[in-house]
Amino acid sequence: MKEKYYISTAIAYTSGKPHIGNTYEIVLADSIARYKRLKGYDVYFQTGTDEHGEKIELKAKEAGITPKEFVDTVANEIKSIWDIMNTSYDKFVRTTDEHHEKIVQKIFKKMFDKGDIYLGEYKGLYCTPCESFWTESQLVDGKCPDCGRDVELKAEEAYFFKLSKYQDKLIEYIENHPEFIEPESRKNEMVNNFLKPGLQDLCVSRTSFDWGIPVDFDSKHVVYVWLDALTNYITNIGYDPDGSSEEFNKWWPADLHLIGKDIIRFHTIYWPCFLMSLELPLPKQVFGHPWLIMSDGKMSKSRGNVIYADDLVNEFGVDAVRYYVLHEIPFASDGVFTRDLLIERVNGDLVNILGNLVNRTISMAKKYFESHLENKKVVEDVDTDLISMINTLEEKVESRMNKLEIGSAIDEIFDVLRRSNKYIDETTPWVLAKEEDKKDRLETVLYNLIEAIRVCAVFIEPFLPETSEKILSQINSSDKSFQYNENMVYDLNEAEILFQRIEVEKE
RNA sequence: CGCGGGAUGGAGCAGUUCGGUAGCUCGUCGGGCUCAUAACCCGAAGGUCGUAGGUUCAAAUCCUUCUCCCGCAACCA
Repeated sequence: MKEKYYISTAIAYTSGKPHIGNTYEIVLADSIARYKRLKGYDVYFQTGTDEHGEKIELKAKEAGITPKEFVDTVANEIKSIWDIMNTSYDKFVRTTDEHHEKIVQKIFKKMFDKGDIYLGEYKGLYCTPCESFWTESQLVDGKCPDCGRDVELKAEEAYFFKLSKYQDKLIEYIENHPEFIEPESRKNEMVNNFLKPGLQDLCVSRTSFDWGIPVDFDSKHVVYVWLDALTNYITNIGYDPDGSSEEFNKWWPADLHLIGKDIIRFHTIYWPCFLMSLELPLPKQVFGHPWLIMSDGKMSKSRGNVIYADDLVNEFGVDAVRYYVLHEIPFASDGVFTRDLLIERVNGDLVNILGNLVNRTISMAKKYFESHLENKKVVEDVDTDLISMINTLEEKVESRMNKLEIGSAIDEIFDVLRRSNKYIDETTPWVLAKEEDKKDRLETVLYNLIEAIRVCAVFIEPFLPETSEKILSQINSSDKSFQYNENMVYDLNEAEILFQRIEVEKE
């Protein structure tokens, strides 16, 4: 029986086309999902779109179309980018799906019946021209940050969720599960800024706009976006307040919610409290990943520094873009995107280290052995180090992946590739080729190299799926084992360029 | 005194848990090789590990001061 692994991304807000920074998350999740599958887990990988809310209602109005038309377009756009990035999600959910809406209404009712949701009054600072509530900290010089006009205290009828009821239980849970919130500094932020000072009850309905799931027993209210959005993690795997499916019991709790650092609060405070109210177990881990930013700061349309994934893929290829985001973004701090750095990584790593190694090795095999290789086992001391690096790769990658250190996991693979290039210099196949009695030694050397390449191709699959497939096809192998295999017989295919060097004009 | 993270050769980072000759990738310079995509391999230069003090035989690592950078500080998502 395979062990299950449920991983999710946050659902993307359908307010516009996602840029490369937004696209990082799905690629990161995909690499983890693929890795878990590679290691034999039964994986369920869910992503999708969050489609309700006031902002979308406004955007649709501006565009002169209905909110539904608006989100249909954007959701398609997002899905197509996820597909361009070659991501292997099992399900793409939408919060406008009928089933989701129905279950959210039931959840709201269940919480209400239980007394965890009550009708109250929302008091806030309101800017009438902008029709928006603001918090104290959002104000600029005590005025509306959008229009600069005065704000007034205003009250509105609203339903509230009793966050305070679950506060102590949540603190206890977080203390007993140190791995629940990653990175740890984020955990501290949540505990110190929100939990310790005491949680305020959360407003979970709105009456000021219509684009949302209606509260079925009080139709002037729509369900607050976060109660709607967060529950996607359970509504789409068969949760039902009246009795959940077998499927739900299999997958829940999720093993990992992968989210951006900006929405950690919603996932580590609101979401656990909602789950406690529903008497469901909490997800095992929430990882708030850093962002991919530009050298002049966060990517945004107003700054005019936005770069889109599809444009990059068209220019550099999908695996080059995947490699860049997975390798360059650190575990806990933001990664910077620059075109120069992308080119440097492609040329320096993918072309020089990986592509060239595969190419030169297959070329030699063809030249010296007409592409047929067997292990002649004429072993020399230099082989030991290479082979032991191949054989320890699995545990090194495993340890990095368990800590979600994706960039370092990739580095472990590239260390073996670098070692292989060095091995070629140490063994000098072109010298061996000149002496007839070294023929078997030469074949052993090339055999070892192909095995190194094979194992690296197996481990690189979660990160560079297309490249992995190309390499395995070039070496004509379907062996996916993680260790050096001494009994293979290779009939290699033609060497083809894996990554084209990107020529840069020098000034 | 709101809470938290960080400051390491030209660039980007690791090392700090449990003190013991400062490491990696890129860049620069020199050399080697020719199987390969001007690639690959070797070597060198370059750091008083933000500041000031303390503990110690010994501090990037422990303690204290200060400076600077960043994140968070709730109902927009």
